[in-house]
Amino acid sequence: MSDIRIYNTLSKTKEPFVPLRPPAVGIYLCGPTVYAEAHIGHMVGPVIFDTIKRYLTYCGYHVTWVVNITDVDDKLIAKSHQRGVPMSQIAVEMTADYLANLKELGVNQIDYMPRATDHMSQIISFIESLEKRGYAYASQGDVFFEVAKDPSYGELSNRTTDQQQGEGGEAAARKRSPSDFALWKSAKPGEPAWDSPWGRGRPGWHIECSAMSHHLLGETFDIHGGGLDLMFPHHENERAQSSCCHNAPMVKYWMHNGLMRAGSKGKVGGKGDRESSAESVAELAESKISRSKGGGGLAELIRKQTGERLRFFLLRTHYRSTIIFNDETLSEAGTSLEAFYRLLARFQEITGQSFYDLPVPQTADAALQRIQDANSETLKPFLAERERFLASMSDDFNTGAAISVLFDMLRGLNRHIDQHALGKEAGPSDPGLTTLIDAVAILRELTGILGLFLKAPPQAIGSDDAGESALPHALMEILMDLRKTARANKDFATSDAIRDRLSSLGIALLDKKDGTTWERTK
RNA sequence: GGCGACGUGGCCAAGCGGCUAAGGCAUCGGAUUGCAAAUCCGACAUCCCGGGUUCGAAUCCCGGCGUCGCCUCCA
Repeated sequence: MSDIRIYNTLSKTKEPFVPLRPPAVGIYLCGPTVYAEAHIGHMVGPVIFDTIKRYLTYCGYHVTWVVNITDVDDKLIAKSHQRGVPMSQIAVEMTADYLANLKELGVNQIDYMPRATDHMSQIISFIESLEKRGYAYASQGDVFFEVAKDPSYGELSNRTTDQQQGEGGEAAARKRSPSDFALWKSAKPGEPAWDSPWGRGRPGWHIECSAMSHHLLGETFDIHGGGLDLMFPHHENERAQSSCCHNAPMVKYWMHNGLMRAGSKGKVGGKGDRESSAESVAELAESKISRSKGGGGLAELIRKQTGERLRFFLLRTHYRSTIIFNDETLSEAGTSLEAFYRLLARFQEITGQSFYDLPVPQTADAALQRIQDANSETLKPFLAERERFLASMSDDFNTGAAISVLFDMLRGLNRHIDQHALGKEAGPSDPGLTTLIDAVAILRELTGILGLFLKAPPQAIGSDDAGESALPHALMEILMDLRKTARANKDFATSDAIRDRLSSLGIALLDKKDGTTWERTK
């Protein structure tokens, strides 16, 4: 279980995962600057790292996962002036939005979410330390990091300083070199500011991550993650600040997730964007266009799709790949999820036990104990699938490959139920039943690693819809009774009419061996 | 212009030099069903193009074409 390999952006290769201080593992993920509502693209990192933490924990590691909240920044200040409300109020609102979205997507593994404004003293002393060591210089109230002093600058993003334009504008005049970047910015009138040795001001963009990761995870920690777009300048600058301040590497493994893209995949021959793609998803607020318009929409998307659907959608693709986001790929993810919900309902029908009440093994060791007690012969195919799943996860957290194994298990379980004709009347002595229960326990174990099916979805498939008032149920009983009589009399015209008319109301009737059930389809 | 990623069946997507190129969606057969739905069985790609390396390449190298990203707002 320990042969995990991770793709390290710094070395551009997959490396064996060997933590610095096992079993402890420290992970820092760059969180949002809370100046606007989150969009679906912001969830890629949190979902994959939530899954990574679950898997590392499963493998026996003790993970500390930090996601920062940057709540002081130029964009926040601009927004504050624009709306005429304090910056802190915007930050509080947008942080709440972010947290609510994380919760919906099942991201609940985060240990610390430090805010930049709560760590001013750490930030200031970090800058002081850099200044003392000769890596930073003050200039008219600002403090800059002197890039030329760091020989390894540019190694992460693979670029040389002379390629860079540097931040232009009025700050350029106070810098020794265009590629130097601000650690501290002096306050202009009307801007939020904190006292510092250099006068009142606020931190530059990158320093909060260096200061807070140091504060919570130490000088060198295991994994630093973020979107590919943060590699430069953000991560390059963080790395420079931290390694120069501590004279030690900041991070052992740099991980960068791919970005999300609207529309369809580009195709040879130039017919990349099919008519429907680009526009139909513009409203979904993951493109730059809609972002600049300030269109939120993740909360609404969650309402339409459910958080689990989105989580599954994100996990279908390997984290380093570009995720193609459009109506089609999204609904496709939903369609395939339904098959799992049906299987889980089937399981409950047969065993009388809810899948969601089954224990989720927190570690591989705990799971193995259970498996050793089970009948290994009939369980063999499922155990082989379990191995394939874990091998995929260990290979740079290949959730896409792992999910494909889940589909194989899905088919295997349905086949098993069909072949053994397992139904409500299956007795506890039925040999097929014990295998089913053991195999489903494995499914529980594996889906738990991905953070899927942890609790029953809001609208459970099946007729026992929680929260449904009594009257619709009673009415449905009447209709189904009438239809039952019609079918018994071979009056299929009537029975089909009932089904068709209900169908147009969004209610599906499903005839099964031991009776008819109904469910809402929209 | 500089740096980088990618191009696998109708769509999405694994694959990281060697079993019959995973899996999902869609489609088409079959089983089941009064008919459907669900479920199961089966069918469906030689991997953008052209060279090269190799006994052997979707996988490595070179050259095209195409798509996308970064180059101080970006997850």
